[in-house]
Amino acid sequence: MTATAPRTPTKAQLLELVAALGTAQWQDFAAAAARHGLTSVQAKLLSQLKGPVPMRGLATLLVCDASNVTGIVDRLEARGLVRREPDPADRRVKNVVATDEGHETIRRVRAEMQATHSALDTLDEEERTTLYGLLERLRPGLEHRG
Amino acid sequence: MTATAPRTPTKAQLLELVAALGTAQWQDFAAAAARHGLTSVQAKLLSQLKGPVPMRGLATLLVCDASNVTGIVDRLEARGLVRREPDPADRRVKNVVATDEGHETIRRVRAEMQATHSALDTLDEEERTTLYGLLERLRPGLEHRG
DNA sequence: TATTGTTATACTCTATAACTATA
DNA sequence: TATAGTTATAGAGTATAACAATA
Repeated sequence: MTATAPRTPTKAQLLELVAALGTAQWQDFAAAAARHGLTSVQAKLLSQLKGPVPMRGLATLLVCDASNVTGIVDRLEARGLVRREPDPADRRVKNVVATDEGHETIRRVRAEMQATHSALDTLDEEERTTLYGLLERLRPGLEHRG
Repeated sequence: MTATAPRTPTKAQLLELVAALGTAQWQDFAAAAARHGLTSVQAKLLSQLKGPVPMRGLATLLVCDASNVTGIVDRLEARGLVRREPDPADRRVKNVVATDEGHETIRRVRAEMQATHSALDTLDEEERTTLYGLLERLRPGLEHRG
């Protein structure tokens, strides 16, 4: 048995590796956010704002109680990174939108995830394509709310 | 161009996918921990205790200030999941070890990461081997402290 | 009645700074 | 003097419960 024939990992081994990389990736994101004075949750909220999203929708996306979103958006709004807008169709709803500065800030956070970037840079184009395909297969199962 | 020829993803696409799965995996871990009355950080600390680890070492592993570890270990110890032991060689050091109940609890948390398990179950043996190999390549870069 | 967003409360995590006991 | 662990403090995230405005 030479080094060129990788053995099948056990489920436990694969789970541990996935967990370790998930954690490392999350810490990399948190560190990049911190350099911009953002907590990881604030940055995560900002990264969800490709368009207007109701407060309640943000709670669902962040997997937390709706009452928490008030404070998180308050702090982002005080810094001028997001805005609350009334919903034209339902006066109970407030839609949150990122300001230009908000979009620019989260763009920089993503660009500064050094550990994640340098890790992906170790793969060649074919490996990246393979990895992307496999991760896309995992996505539906992993994001399903059980 | 048919469906059988995957195109090369951009770096941004791959980064977004990795970030989304990292987050989903972390939320799955947090949800499993919560079912056992543990916060995600408490569970993460517990998962590091394969052997005795000094308080200071836990701070490094959790990427947080040493002062935080006191409270986290306090709460785990109050529940009987970990113990503090004096270090034979250095009387300043306290080593933290998981109790039998602590080991059993973190084992169950891992087993109950339903979203992660069901995601990995969608891959066949060959795909899992390929994924494992690629993720092992990513590990050094991702866990490097920049 | 049900839903949206908010407030009040209590607990946990977090970094900073200062302390103690060892080395 | 340097290091390990702790304490005190303040800011932020978290769930629960209750509330006003709107549907």
